[in-house]
Amino acid sequence: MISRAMEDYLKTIYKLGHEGAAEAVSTGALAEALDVSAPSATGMLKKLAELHLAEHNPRRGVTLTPAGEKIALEVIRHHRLLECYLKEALGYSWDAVHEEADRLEHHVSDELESRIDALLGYPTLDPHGDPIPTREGVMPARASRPLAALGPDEGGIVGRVTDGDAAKLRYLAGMGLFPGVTVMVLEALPFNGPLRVRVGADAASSEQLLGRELAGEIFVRSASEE
Amino acid sequence: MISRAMEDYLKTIYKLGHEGAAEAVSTGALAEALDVSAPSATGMLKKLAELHLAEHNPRRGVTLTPAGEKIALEVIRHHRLLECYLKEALGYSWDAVHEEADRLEHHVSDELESRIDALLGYPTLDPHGDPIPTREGVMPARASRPLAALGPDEGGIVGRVTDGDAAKLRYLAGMGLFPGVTVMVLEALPFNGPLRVRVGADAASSEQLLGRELAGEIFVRSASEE
DNA sequence: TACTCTATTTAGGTAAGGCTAATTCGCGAG
DNA sequence: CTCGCGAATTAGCCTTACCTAAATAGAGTA
Repeated sequence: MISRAMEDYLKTIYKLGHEGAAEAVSTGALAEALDVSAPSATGMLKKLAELHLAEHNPRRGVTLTPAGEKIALEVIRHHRLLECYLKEALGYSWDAVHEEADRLEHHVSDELESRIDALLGYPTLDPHGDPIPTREGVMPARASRPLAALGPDEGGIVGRVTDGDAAKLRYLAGMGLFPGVTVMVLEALPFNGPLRVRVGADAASSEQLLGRELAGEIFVRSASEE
Repeated sequence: MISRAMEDYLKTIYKLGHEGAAEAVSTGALAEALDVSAPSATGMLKKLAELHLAEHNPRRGVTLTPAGEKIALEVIRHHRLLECYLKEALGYSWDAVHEEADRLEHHVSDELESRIDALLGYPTLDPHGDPIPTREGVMPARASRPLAALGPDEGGIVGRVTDGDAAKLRYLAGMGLFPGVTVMVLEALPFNGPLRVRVGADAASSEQLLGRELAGEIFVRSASEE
């Protein structure tokens, strides 16, 4: 049986494995992300490996097997559908859906998933702009780059913002930065310096100053892709 | 901290304590209801007693303290609000809401509870006809008697049906027995024999035969109370 | 008054999932 | 080629919540 803890590990391995260029996920990064000690992570990795849900090369890192990835995507699908649902049907704000969904995602039956999915009209993006995996376990691809990687005069549409910290999300929302908004880099100071960006396209646009680190968590797709 | 298991014990102690005439709940009945062994129940009762959530008189039974009852009622409130919500907002049928709610009830935040409550218009009865405890932890009183206890020519409105077994609920629904329906006992055979009852008040009423045991799980309030 | 029956509790054990402390491995620097 | 350092693993424990088998107590019967 797949426990709640296992689901969390699988989900996190998937996420970490897809955000950097790195092949495998290190035990340390995983432990850090899950807020457990490194030995706890090692222990769970062994279990996941025994169940053929992950491949663990000691001191080298983990990768998910197809079976493990399937489960990870199911959990992520639940999470993102719940985020949509909480926002659309229950009036949650953009920045409050994450923690609620984190608790509920492990307890959603197939039946409930179907009903929510249908009621929302089969959405493909969650409120943060992240794609929702399909019921069959396929994660839709989305070409996007972190805002931090753009140069002057480059820009596009804010696709997704790495979620998890409500205060951070509120701060960004306060300066007009949320999914769907047009942004354009005006100036990017060197040595990982801050960015000056124009937020919004029309008369209501404003100029904002953004640290490089925070800008790395905002993903932008080119406007032509819209 | 209150674990999920503790919540389940408290909820079940509350329910068992309020369905018979008995004061305290026996370890055996509790273990049976929770589908655990008697020693497991004993162990948990000790823990609950240490936390001052229950009073455990060894070999005599348990009762909840006010603190324990408060938690039990919170869990029951979550359960019943969820049942309402699943039926009203997500189109679940009357007999399918119970198990879904059983899993979700432990993971509902105050925030979510409030929103669901408001969206439903602050309901006071769940789809089975059970009263929903208030946010303050008060269970609304409802004068009702088991159908099995009525004599010939007695009757009333079906208030609630002990939930838990979907097949049973469907069976009853099939003969027209669900909350809000008028019933009248035509004949009650002695020695715990079956009841002949008239289901429904108008031209569409029908006569049904009902075992005494099953009739004990159907609660009826007098029509005048409506 | 003593016996027996059954419910309950005690004793002792397992599996998950976490922790700290100690060990080991692999890699880069000298 | 060896050393040292940091990341990862092993060793050893804890807590929660369950289990089975054995002991016990309370209630009714002889």
